[in-house]
Order: sequence, then structure tokens, then C-alpha cells
Amino acid sequence: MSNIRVRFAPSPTGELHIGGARTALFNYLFARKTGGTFVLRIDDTDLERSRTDYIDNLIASLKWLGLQWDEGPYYQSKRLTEYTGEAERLIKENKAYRCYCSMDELAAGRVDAKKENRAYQYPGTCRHLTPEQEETFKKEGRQPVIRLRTPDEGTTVVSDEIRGEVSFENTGIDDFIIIKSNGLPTYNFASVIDDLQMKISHIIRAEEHLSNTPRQIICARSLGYDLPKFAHVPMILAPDRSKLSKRHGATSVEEFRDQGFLPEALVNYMALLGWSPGGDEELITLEKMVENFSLERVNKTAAIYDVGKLAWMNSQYMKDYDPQLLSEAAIPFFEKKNLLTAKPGDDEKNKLNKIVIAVRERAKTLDELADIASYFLTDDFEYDEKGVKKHFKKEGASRHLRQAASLIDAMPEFEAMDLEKAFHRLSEELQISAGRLNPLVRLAITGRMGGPGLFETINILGRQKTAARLKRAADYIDSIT
RNA sequence: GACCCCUUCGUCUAAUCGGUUAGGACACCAGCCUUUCAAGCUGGCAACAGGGGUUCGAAUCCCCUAGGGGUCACCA
Repeated sequence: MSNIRVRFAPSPTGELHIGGARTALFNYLFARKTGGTFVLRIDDTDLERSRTDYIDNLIASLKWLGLQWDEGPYYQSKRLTEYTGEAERLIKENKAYRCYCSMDELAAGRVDAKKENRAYQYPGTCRHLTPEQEETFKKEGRQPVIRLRTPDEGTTVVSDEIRGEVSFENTGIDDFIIIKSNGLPTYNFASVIDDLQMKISHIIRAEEHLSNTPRQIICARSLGYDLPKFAHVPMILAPDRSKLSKRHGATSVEEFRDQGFLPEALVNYMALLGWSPGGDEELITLEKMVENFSLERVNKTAAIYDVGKLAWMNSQYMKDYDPQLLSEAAIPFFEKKNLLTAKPGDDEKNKLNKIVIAVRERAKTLDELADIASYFLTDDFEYDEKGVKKHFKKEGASRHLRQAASLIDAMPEFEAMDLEKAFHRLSEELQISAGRLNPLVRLAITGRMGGPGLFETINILGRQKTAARLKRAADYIDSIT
């Protein structure tokens, strides 16, 4: 095991979306590639917004994607004394100080800054308070925050594995808060302490954190720790180039799952957003990704995700999926559409398998697959309107169907070859072409114009059902003509 | 507004010390295959943001402009 340690540290304030999932994936790939350790940490210091059901969602989503972590989950909410202890130490070392400014006072400063059209910075009001002044404030009942004393000059350089050296003027960084008045740490403090204490060697996270990094570096230096390496991966944007949000349709891993995407396809697709293995291969297994992964090959540009390509990729995975596993995965979608009344037994599973194999390459998602295959599981379907016009309203249609029905009734069991031959003879008898008979029969037994091969369809449907549907269609034709 | 990052087909991307007819994939269009719908196969459309340099030679290096994004909380 190498010394490489990475972490995925989401805050449980929402469902895991593909941006976060992709960050987790890159961490996972990097850890596997380097023989390192992948740590999961839950950054739940924001009591207001953190929710346990989001933690469940996070964990379920990671597991579903197959991104197994090696350590954790750790919870920041359980490590609070760690942060306050470090903050007290910094105060003793005169690297941090208590600030008694009220939120209103600070807000007023911000309003002024806005008016003068300049960036707001904490003016350092409490930087040099005497013990007496502190006493007075305390007597007034003010709850202090703790601020870090940050350098007033010089530059802080972020050395980023993906972006190179990025430097920031220290004048742009004020004495920011590390412990809030409620005693909880802020992100820039807790996260730094955890990363350092957990011996994280590479912080791989989204680009939105790049601007925060100089603060964290200053923080780490005050604390007296060595710096980890940083790698800021590009963001994933919605099709309208804005940040991902609910109004962009499905963005969370759970939603993609519920829409019938396979985890392998989603992982494959996410990996290719901001990274490429180099060659022309796009359909690659997780193993292959691990083998080829390097931060060097991660892009700098934000990527816009395209559900269309995800769907295509999903269809590719469905085609090659183990049929057993695929029909297993499809069951919830059949259930959702009320196509499965009870838990399927062995016989039904067998049938499901056949159905899934027959329709899989016609669907892009499991949800679509269940739609396409619905007529195999229910008699309750409508006839395609165009099809009715084209095939049912033709001279002799109902007679042809009745003939086909008696043909099938007369057949003891189905052999695809026999069926085909029998239909061939039938079309000769009826003196119509197979090109006219077959679509008519298809419409009668499936209600649709397209689908798996006709004889395969009849085979799966079974003799009785097929014959019954043929007669039903014939009756229907008689009733409308 | 300040600071920071980014810029190759509509979208994802390749071209990793400068020399390519700028490659692939999705989508789209056409053809083939096919009893249908798909799938598959073949072909087509389509990009180096703009302007200056450096160089024999720039998508690649430098500068400027424009555009996009991110951060500026007692959120993470």
C-alpha cells in the first residue's frame, strides 16, 4: 500500500449529483491506480442544511456506482473537539484571535463596500484587542468568533497538479473566520484539519474550490503542517452552460438510476467528462479506466453533459450486459408500470429473460425497455393509429387474421422454422405477400408497427395468447369496418 | 465590481519537446442490410474565439481583446 491517500468529502445538503459523483470517481480511479487509500468523509458541520437522508443517499449512490471506499465514512460532526482544540492552540500561538463584531456590524461594512464598488474585507477591528476590551465585550453578552491572522503582504501560490502554479495576492485575503460563534468550525478550517490529520496526500476536488485554496494553505501553514498536493478538476455544467441544478432535469445519481441507466454506463460516461484515456476507445471498463488514469490527462475545461450520449452509451452497455443481470435490473421498471403483479417466480424470470433479450437493443434505458416490452406482459394495449389505417382497414384483414389464428391453433408447439414455413404457406393460400401478412399479424398481437422478429414475438407470447389476440383483433376490425 | 481559471466540430474529446488533408465519439443527414422497428455497416455535414507577435513553420509558445465559468458568507 502506497502513501497516497485521497478523499471524497461531500456535504450532505443534497442528493449526490453527477458533478460530485465524477469527483468521487476521479478520486477512486487515482487511488486504485496508485495503490492508495480512498477515504470517505462527510463534511456535515452545517447543522442547518445537513440531513441524514442525504447521507444515506450519498452512500447508496456511491455503492450503486461501485465506487467502494477504503476508509470511513468519517463525520466532521463527530470531530468537533479536534477543531476547537486546534483553534485554541492558534490563539495561544497568537496566530488567531477572537472577534466580537456582530453580524449586523459586519453586514454594514459589506453594504458600504458594495456602495463603493469594492470587494469587502474584514477590516481587522478585533485584531489587537486588550484583555480588558475582551472582558467588556463578554459582559455585553457578545458571542465571539475566532479568526485566523492572515498575512498582509506577499503571495500564496497554489501548486496544482492539473493547472500548474496559480498565485494569489495575500492582500486579497482577509482574516477569515475559522470558528463560528456557535462553536462550529467553518469549512476552510475543518476541512484543512481533517485533510492534514487524515494524512491526505492529494486533494482532488472540483474547480469551484480553487479560489478557497490559498486560504486553506495559509491555514495549514499556521497549523504547522505540510501541504498536500492539489488537483482541481473542471466542473460539469448543464446544457445551458450554467451550474447544475434541479431545473435541468435529472442531475442526481439516483434520478439517473430511476430513469433506467446502468451504473457501468453512468460511470463510463462520467469518466469521459474531463478526462480521456488517450485512444479512440470510449466504451471502457472500470478496470481499463484505472489502468489508464492519470491526473495529467484530466482536462482544464468545464464540460457540458449531454444526456443523449449517456443514453447511447447506456444502450451499448445494455446490449452486452449479462441477460440474467439485465432482466434482474429491469424488474423494478416492469413493476413500476404494473406489468408484474407479484414477485416473479422461476418460470416468469425465464420468460422475462427471453423478453429482455428480444428487446434490449431497441431500448436506450431500462425504463424504455419496459415500455417496449409491455405487450408481452399485458393484453391491455391499443392498436397503433397509423397501423390501423394501413393494415386493419384493408380488404380481408379480419379474414386473414382468423386464418392465422386457426393456423396457430392447429400447431402443437412452436419451432421458429415451422412457424416461418407455416406463415409462408398461409400467405400463399391467402394470396397476399408476406410483406402484407406479417405486419398485419404483428399489429394484431402487439398493437405496434415495430419490434422484435415476428416469429420470435409469437414464440415468446405463446400459442394461446397469440391466437386469442389474433381473434380479438379480427373482432375489432369487424367492429370498425 | 475585484481576484482566479478556462477557450478545438452543436456536445464530449484526440493531436502531450511546434511540422497532421486537425483524428474519434454522440447527435444529424444519406445509402446498405432487413418481413417491421431497432441494431449493425458505409459515407457525408461540422471546429483550432478574434487580433497581434516569436519562428523556416503555431491548435500547440508569448501578449492583447472578447466570451464563458468559479470565488468573494458566522454554506460547504
